[in-house]
Formats: sequence, C-alpha cells, structure tokens
Amino acid sequence: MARSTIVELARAAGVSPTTVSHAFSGRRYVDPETKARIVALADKMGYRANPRARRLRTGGAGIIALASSMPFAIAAGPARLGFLMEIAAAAAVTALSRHLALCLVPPLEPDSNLDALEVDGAIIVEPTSDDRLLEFFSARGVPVVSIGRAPGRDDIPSVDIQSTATARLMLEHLGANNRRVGLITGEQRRNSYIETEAVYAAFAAENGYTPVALRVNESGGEGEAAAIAETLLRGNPDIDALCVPVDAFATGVLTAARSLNRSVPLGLRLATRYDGMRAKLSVPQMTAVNLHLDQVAEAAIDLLIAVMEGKDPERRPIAPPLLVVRESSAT
Amino acid sequence: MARSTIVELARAAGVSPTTVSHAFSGRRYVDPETKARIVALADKMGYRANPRARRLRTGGAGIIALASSMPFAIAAGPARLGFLMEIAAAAAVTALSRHLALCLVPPLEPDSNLDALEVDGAIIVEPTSDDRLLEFFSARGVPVVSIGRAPGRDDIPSVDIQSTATARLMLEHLGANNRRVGLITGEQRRNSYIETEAVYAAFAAENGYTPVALRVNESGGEGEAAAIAETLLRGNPDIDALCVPVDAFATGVLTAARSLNRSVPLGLRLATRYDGMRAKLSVPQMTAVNLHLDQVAEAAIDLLIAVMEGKDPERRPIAPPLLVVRESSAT
DNA sequence: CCGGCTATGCAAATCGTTTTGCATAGTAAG
DNA sequence: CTTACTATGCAAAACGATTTGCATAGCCGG
Repeated sequence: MARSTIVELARAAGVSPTTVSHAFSGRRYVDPETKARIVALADKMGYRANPRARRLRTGGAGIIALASSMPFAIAAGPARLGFLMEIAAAAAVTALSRHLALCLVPPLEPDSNLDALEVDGAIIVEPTSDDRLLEFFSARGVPVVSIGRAPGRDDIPSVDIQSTATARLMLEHLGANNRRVGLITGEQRRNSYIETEAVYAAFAAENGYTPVALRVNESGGEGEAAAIAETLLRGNPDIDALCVPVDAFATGVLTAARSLNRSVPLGLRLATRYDGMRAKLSVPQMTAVNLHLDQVAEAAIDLLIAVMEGKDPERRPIAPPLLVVRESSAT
Repeated sequence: MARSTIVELARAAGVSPTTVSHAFSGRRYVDPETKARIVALADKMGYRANPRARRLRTGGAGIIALASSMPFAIAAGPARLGFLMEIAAAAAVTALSRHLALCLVPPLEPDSNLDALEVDGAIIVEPTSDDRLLEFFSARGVPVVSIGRAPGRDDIPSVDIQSTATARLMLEHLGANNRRVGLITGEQRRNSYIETEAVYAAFAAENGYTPVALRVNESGGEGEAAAIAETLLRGNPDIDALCVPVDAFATGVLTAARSLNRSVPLGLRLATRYDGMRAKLSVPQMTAVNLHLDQVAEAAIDLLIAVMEGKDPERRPIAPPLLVVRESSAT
C-alpha cells in the first residue's frame, strides 16, 4: 500500500504542507487547534514522514557505523568477537533509543567499496595507530569518535575505557603477597596496550624489580600467546603472576601453565581484562575486569551525537572498572 | 567540502545531467567516447552520487536489518549472543559486498519506536512462533526472510539451518554403543527445537525406548538448565547420553553432571549444537556441530535480496552440518 | 487613522538524483 | 523523395519532505 504523503495529509486537514511540516517539527508556531487536528488525522491516515525524502533535505542518514579494524569475522577467529559484539549489542540498543540505526562495518579490505555506505558518524572500537577505518571515515568528513583513545590522534574524541585504572587494578591485585608480575600484551599499537604497559613499567619500578613484558602478534592468537608465555615463564622463573589483558591470550597462558606444570593460581596467578565468556568458562575461571561496556557503548553514542551536532561533548562519567576475582588469582 | 553534484559534473563534461546519469547506470545508450569522458572527469572531480538523493528517487534504503527476538544484550546474558553475533559478523561482510549495510535491530521493547528505521528488508534469526519482530516487519510490508523456518509461517522464505540433519547427527553419535539418549531443548517454539524434538522421538522409537525429553525456560539460562538436567538424570537413571542443542544449557548440564558425580563422557555423553566459544572452552570440551554459519548468513542475504527484487529465490545449497567430536562424547 | 506588532499560514524554492518523453541528425530502405 | 529507423542527448517532471520569504488579518498604542 502506498503510504500517504504530506500533501495528502495537508489536503485532508485543509492546510498547506508547510503547516503540516511545522506542526510536527515545531520549527514555527502552529495554532494548537490546527496542530491537534493534523496530528489526529495523521494518526488516522497512518501518515509517517518518508525518511528518505526527509534525509535528502536535511542531509542526515539516520545511521551510525560501528567499526573495528580487528578482523571481524573469521580472520582472527572469534577471539576478539566477544568484546566487539558485546559493545555492538549494547550500542544497537542505545542507538535505537536515540533514533539512529547502528550499522556494522567489517574491516576494510583493500578492494572493499564503501561508497554506498552513507552514515552520519562512526564509532571505532579500540583503534590502532594509523587505523584504516578511522582514516577512511575522517577523510570523508564523517564525524568519528573512538572507544579507547586513538593513538597519535588526540583530535578524535573518545570514550575512555579506563585502561590505566584497569591496569592498576589488575596489577595491584596480582602483585599482592609479594608476587612478581609479568605482562603480556599485543603487538598492535592500541591505546589500551600502551597505557597498560606504561602503568606496568611504573608498577614494576615501584616494587623494585625489572619489568618483564612481552608482546604477542595478534594474528597468532591463542597458540602464539601460549608460546610466548612459555618463553617468558622459562626465562623468568621469579615471575609468579601474569597480567594478560587480552582474554584470548590469557587462555593461551593457561595452556602454557599446564604444559609447564605450573598450577594456577598457586604457582601462577593470572588476570585478564575483558570479562567475557572466555574468562567465565575457562578452567580455572579467570579473574577479569568489569569494564561496564554497556555504559561505554552508551557514552560513545552520545558523544558521537554531540560531535555530529557540533555541540560541546559533555563528558559522562563511566563507573570505575571493577575487579571480578575468580579462581585464577584467588589467594 | 561540499561534494560535487551531477549538475556540476555534467557542466564540466559539456553534457546534460541526464547523460551523466545514463553513463553510470547504463539504462540508456551513451556514446562510448562521451561516457569515457564523463567517467574520467568524475574520477578527477571526486564525484560520487549522493546516496540520499538516489534513494529518494529509487525508493531503496540500502540497508537491511538483522534481528532476533532473543533478548539481545544483557537480558538473557551473553548466552545466545555468540550464535547471533557470529551470524551478524558474517552477514555484515556479505551485505557490504552486495552494497547493503547491515543494521542490528534490538528486540522490540513495548515502548520502542522503530518508525525512523527504514530498511529494505529484514533477516530474522530463528524466529519463534508469533515472533514480534517478524510481525512488525511484515506488517510494514518490509520483505522478510528468516534463518531457520518461522513456525506457522510457511509464507516466509527461509534459509534452512538443517536442524533435522543436525539432530540426527548428534543423536546417532551420542547413541553409539547402545547409549540411551535424552533430550533437552527450550520452551520457546523455534523451528530448530521442533524439528529436533521430532527427530528425537523417531530416534527413540527406532531404538525401542521411551523418549525422555525436557524443556528449559530460556530466561532461566544455565542455572535453570542445570536444575532440569538434574531432575532428568535422577528420574531416568538409564539415560547415559544427552543431546542439548542450546550451548548455554549444555554448560548447565555439565554443572549438573558434576554435582551428580557423573563423569563426562564416561558416565554421560554430551553434545550440543552451536560450536561456539562455550563448546570449545568448557571442560570437558563439548562435541558440537559446525553449522557453517558463514554460509548460512551469506545465503540469507542473497535470499533476502532475491525476495526484495521479486525474483525467484534460487536455493543455494549449504554444506551439510559437520560433527566436531570432542571430549564430552569421546568413546 | 497610521505605524508597528503578533499570530497564523501559504507559495515556492530547494535537496540531487532518476526517468520519461521528446528532438535532432544521420542513414538506410522503399 | 518519402518513410522508418537508429543513435545520441536534452528538458523537465518526478521523488516527498523542509525551509524561507512573504501575506493577511487582527490588534494595540499614539
């Protein structure tokens, strides 16, 4: 059935399309009685403004993109999927309540053609330095915000995922009882790694030992992490706690511990960052951090909306990260 | 920077906007030489057709929705998130390659307002009978397809997730060596449950025993499943294998087995359907089925496109489900 | 009675495409 | 020399809203 247009509604209400438009938008005063008549009639006729026509005029798409340069689907396995998708799910809910649709953007393949993709703004999750999707959107003049600061791009507004606080939280917990803590992060340059490494360096200094930190190539995934962890543990027998922010890597560390016959948590304490299924289901269950990703997602969307509207982004506080202590680091 | 319009490009090329339009769309013949000139110039000027204007004219939104009535985010915990999100990730990639954006639609809250959401089509993942989102979209005349048939809605085209074959696969594997198999599904009426239950009934009959099947209320999640499993196992001591398609429920069953002191797989063999993180990370690791969700997602999108275009949907074959045998059912 | 204000509403331009219907020139067939 | 047809391209009308710039009427104060 063809939907009725503003012209038909106007005719039915005995006014001009202009008046109908104003009645709904409130951009100009319309006699309350007239307005009521229009609204009632619109309801009866099932009139809904054609979003496409509106967009041509107003220049908005009503869509925002959520993107991560981390290989999206199979590429790096579902390793990172959980984190991203938890954000995606929360963001979709929030976006909708702000009358925006959330569109998932896969990582940019060299040949992919995003020309038809018309969005009002984009959220990039944990961008790396020189993030390709970030470049892509900002080159097009699309407003962009990030979840986790974009390294080297202080001009990009971002929602803090509190990596510094999170790192401290993990480190102090792991280091209790004079445990000596090592660190395993990833090779890509993401802000969360950078901050964590910095906090770790300071932490080791405070406690008077040499930092022991290694990086895993992300595409190697769990297996690579296991190998690196083995190296680290063999080479540094005094390390008896490991901070491993990436949950997939932490699972790898568990494997390494097993093959080295180091019991967790007795011989090795372990904590990871993202409290997803991996942390909850691994054996032993892993201590992790509640990052309040739902709040983060919501804040990111509202930040993006503010940027799109050219408003001053009002920084909304996110609940501080919360350590969820589990078996892997129980005293 | 204001992007150049078709009028400017036309002027620069010394032709009319019409000709430019035809040059790109190919809907009418344009002299090859003229066309080449236009294309070259467009490239130089960085002309890209304004998608919004195009859509107003052609009536497409360039967006498809992916929806599931399963509580999306927190509601039922991340239980189902994995399955849905694996599809979402694959679908996003495929959609983009077909020049469509994939938009995530959260479940319909009573108060949610989807008016602004304008999509060309929708994919519903495993709809229940009387699925609200399915109703919503089809009431609006939006083309809809489903992943997994919509119970009672044979008019909705769907991509088969091969529940019958999957069920047989699991049951025959579990029932080897004269094991007696029980079944745990969910309360909602999804096609996959329905088919699985039917296959199971037949299977039990073939093997000459009374079927033992219970349903778990989905919102109870893992804990509820554990309770139900305990009841089932206590009440039917001869059951020494369980087919539990929902992975979150299967995790619950593992808990139940532990508290009943039934070792898995020796005292109880177990298999689940979705081969996600749960299956891979649980202890013992669970036998599951590779459903080829990437292929399913791709097929769903192409099916939807066919429906949107009013074409005859060409049924594309999906690779048969593949049993991934793991510890939970090892002989 | 006049200038100036408010309240109310309409006409027409605009957004940037796509598409339809015609126009012209050239050419081949009868 | 018509007629008929092809090749090529343009003008103008959509698409359905939003927005700007008037227009009218009524009213007030001086």
